[in-house]
Amino acid sequence: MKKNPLSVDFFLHDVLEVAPALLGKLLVRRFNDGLIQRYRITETEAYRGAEDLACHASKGRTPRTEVMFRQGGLVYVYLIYGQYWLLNLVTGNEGDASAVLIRGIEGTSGPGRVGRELRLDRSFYGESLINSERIWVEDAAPVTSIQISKRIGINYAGDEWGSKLWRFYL
DNA sequence: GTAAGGATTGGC
DNA sequence: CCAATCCTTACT
Repeated sequence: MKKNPLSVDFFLHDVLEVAPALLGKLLVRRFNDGLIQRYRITETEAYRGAEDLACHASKGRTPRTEVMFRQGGLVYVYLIYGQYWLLNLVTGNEGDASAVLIRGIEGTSGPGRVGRELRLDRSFYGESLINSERIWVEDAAPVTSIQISKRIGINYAGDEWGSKLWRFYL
């Protein structure tokens, strides 16, 4: 059962606030067999709107990016390199086109492996973290210190956006 | 319809 | 360092 699920309000702030605030929170997954697993979030990255050239939403409102333009609290998943489902949590208000990439959870390292551990697939696209019975986020004790760095793997975005310190980790 | 490239990973 | 692997996007 859900213990202290985050309400939609948590996600309706600027992605630069939400991304570090997610560190230490519990990503919860209820699998088909009923087993519930909780994973402590250890690494996140912020992707902030249509003007952020590293953000997929900078390509416009396409079938792939559509969910990022909606109100926060939804899941944005996409397949990368034809192999890995990456998990993002949509933030902000309608039109903000921002999302947090979950790059790491306790026990695994790397965003591709997060998706594998959670057994994500395209059916999670657009799922509400508020209503879902198979994926949500629960509150947890605040973390004491947060590390910051440049975002990973976005060299194509150029210096202005590639140099933003929008990666947060424990 | 065709082609290029990617918010990665794992193996050499 | 580099291949795997296939969807999304930008073109013709």
